[in-house]
Order: sequence, then structure tokens, then C-alpha cells
Amino acid sequence: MDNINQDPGSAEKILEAARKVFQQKGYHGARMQEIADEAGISKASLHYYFRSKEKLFGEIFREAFGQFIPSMQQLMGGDNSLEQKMHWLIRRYIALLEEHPSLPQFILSEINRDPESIGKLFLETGVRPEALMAPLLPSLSAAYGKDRDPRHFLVNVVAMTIFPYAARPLLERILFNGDGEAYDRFLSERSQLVPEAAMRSLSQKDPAQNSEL
Amino acid sequence: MDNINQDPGSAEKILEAARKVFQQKGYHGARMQEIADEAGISKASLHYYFRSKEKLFGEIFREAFGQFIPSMQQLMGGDNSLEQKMHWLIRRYIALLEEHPSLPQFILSEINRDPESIGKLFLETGVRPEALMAPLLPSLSAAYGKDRDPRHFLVNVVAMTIFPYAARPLLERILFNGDGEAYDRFLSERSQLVPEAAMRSLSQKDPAQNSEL
DNA sequence: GTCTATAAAAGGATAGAC
DNA sequence: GTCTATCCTTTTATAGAC
Repeated sequence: MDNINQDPGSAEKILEAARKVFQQKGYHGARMQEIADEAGISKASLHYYFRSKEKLFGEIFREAFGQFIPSMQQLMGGDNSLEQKMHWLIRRYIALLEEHPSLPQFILSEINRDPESIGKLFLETGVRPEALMAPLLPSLSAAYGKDRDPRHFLVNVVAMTIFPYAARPLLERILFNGDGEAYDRFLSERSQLVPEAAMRSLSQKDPAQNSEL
Repeated sequence: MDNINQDPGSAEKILEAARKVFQQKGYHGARMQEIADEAGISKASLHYYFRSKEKLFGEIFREAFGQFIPSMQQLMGGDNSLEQKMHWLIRRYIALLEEHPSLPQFILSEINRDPESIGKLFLETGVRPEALMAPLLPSLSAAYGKDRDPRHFLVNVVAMTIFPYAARPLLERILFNGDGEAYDRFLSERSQLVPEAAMRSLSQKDPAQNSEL
């Protein structure tokens, strides 16, 4: 906004370093010194570009949030089949997650640390939260049945896609005995598997099947 | 281990306070002063009982981890149907989550902050990570088909169950415009809905259905 | 065991030279 | 714009009286 005519090199180096450190350690865990070191610059210069830790963090988090959230909008515009939309949505997410695996944990930590800020974030990133689900609703309601809330379906898909990244260290240990490469393969399988499981879960069944036990 | 003959009142008060503060703010966000205040005790006494912040945190996290992880073991022993096991597993988790809604975010934050510690945690809590999935495997493999990795199914179920708690602030805002009570109802619906969706996702389909697009 | 007071260290932010 | 040196607040941890 008011930092116009500076060397773009340093600012970008700082942002890159801040991205890395903040995403790895979270706001409270991050140290300005570490960001400075990572950027190969002094702490003072860091404060010169971004007045405070909170301001710098704000930049990083806004950016991350923006990447993470509105990804749906563009994808959901056309009138392809629900299955196609699902595939696209999930593949786009997985592509993002492969490049930024710590993004889910970063976002989740922050929104839990400061839930009030979510409203402001939507404003700043220009996303209307109500509009996120809207493009999916028609085809979802049609496929999911009127008696079931389509929000459950949406949450299921997002959960299945994102959770394996947020819980990676634990799942990798339990399911693959710590073999990271095996877990990578497991993750890549899911870009096919999750849409399939999601579509199968849409199938109508008579509700009588369910014993109350 | 070596704190035997003290007033159990104070120690327990401290642990209770620490549970609350650590789970809400995480390790780095928590302040010893806040824990002391919450416990109605002085900071010095706090250090008297638990030598350091890290030691105190260790107690809390070990406990949380223990609650969260080995819950499967007992439930999965019998030879009931897969569907029954699913219901039980999910209901048990949801009961836990309703009592401790910030547990998922707490665990996820920590294991990402210090993934190396997972091995030690399993040792200390006496859980064998390999044994967690074992009781489910026979019935899972049978229902899921030999050509599909049953770990995907397990991850799907856990993800659908836990994720809505970890991502609550965001989902509550997007899906229910911030209406917390509506989100509570939504969550409670899922103890029925998730097992149903999970069981439906087991149904075999010929793989030809899937266009590569 | 519990407290007040204080030490000791860490970490964010600024001053001022270059 | 960038650095070194320094300030100042916060926070963990301890000393020592009661």
C-alpha cells in the first residue's frame, strides 16, 4: 500500500522466508530472528519492510487463506456433472497441497487461535463466504436427495482431501510405520480414490438398512 | 514418578488449568502466568510441582494423546460386523470430541510441531502403533475388496469424524453463517451420517465408470 | 507448600551510523 | 536500504521468607 519504490528483491526474500517459518511454526512459535536468518537479512531490515511481526504475519496468512479458500469459485462455475466438479475440486486441492503440505495445519491453527479474524479475512480477500457453496448446491441437492443436507457431503469431501495432510506425521507412523515415500504414494492414490468414494456415498439407499443397535 | 506425598488438590488444580490453557493456545501460545491464574495459585507453586513449562506440557499432551489414540483397541476386539464396529468407533470418538472439542487441533498442532516425539509418545502411552489397525483389517479387507487398500477407508472415516471439529470456526462461518447452535446440530447429525456414508463407500463398483477426463 | 520478589533469558522493536 | 548495537517488554525460572 505505501511501500512502493523499494528493492523488490528483499521484500520478496523476506516474504518467502516468513512463509516458510510461519507455516512451519505458527505465529507464536515463529521467531523474527529465524525469519531474518532464513532470508539472509538483518532483523532490523525485516522491521523496515514490515513494521511488526503481526503485520508480517498478516501478509503471509492472508495470502495462504486466499489460496486455500476461494479455489472453489472459478472451478464451480460451469455446468459440468457433479462428478466432474468433484474431480476438479479435489485435484486442484491436491495440487495445492502437494506444493504446500503444511498449509492445512497452518490455516487450522490460526483460525482456531483467532476465530474472530475470519470475518475480516473474508473481507480482505474479497470472498463472500455464502457464495462458496452456492454453485455446487443445485447439482448436489439433485444427486444427494432432498431429505439429506448437502453440506454433509461437502464436508466429507473436504475432510477426506485435507485431513491426511494435516495429520500426516501421525498417520504416516501408524499406517506406514514412518515410511514417508509410501505415504506419498498413498496420498497420490487419493486423488482418484476420494472422488470415487464421494460419488459412491451419494447413492440412495432405503434408510431401513440401519440398525439402531 | 518422584512426586509422591504432596497435596493432590493443588497438583490436580494445576493440571486442570494447564489442560485448558495448553489445549486452547498450544505450547508456544500458553503462558505459565495464565495457567497459574486459572489454577488460583502462584507461578512459583506451579514450578514447584512441575519443574518447567515443558515438563508440565508433557504431562498434558501425553494424557491427551492417550485419550485420543488407543481408543480403538478395546472397541475393535470382538467379532461384530464391520458396520457395528464403525458405529462404535465413531460414536466413541464423537463422545470424546463433544467433551473436548479442541483436542483434534491440539494434537494436530503438536505432532506437526514436533513429529519426532511421536515415537516416544507411543512408548510412553504403551500403544503399539502397528496394533491399532490390526483388529480391523480382516473384516475391512473382506468388505473392501482385495484390490483396494483398506487404509484409505480408515483414513476416510477418521477424517470425516475429526475434521469438522478441527476446522470448526471456518466451516461454521461458511456453512452456517456463524450460527454455533446450528453447527452443533450439524455435528450431532454426523454420528449417524458418517457411518452410513462410510458403509455406502464400501460398495463395489466396476472401475470402468471412471472417466480419466 | 505457598508466597513475594527478583534474577535471567528471550524476543520484538527502535536508534543511528553508513 | 541495510547493518550493529541497544532498548524494553515479556516470560520463564529461582531464591528465600513464611
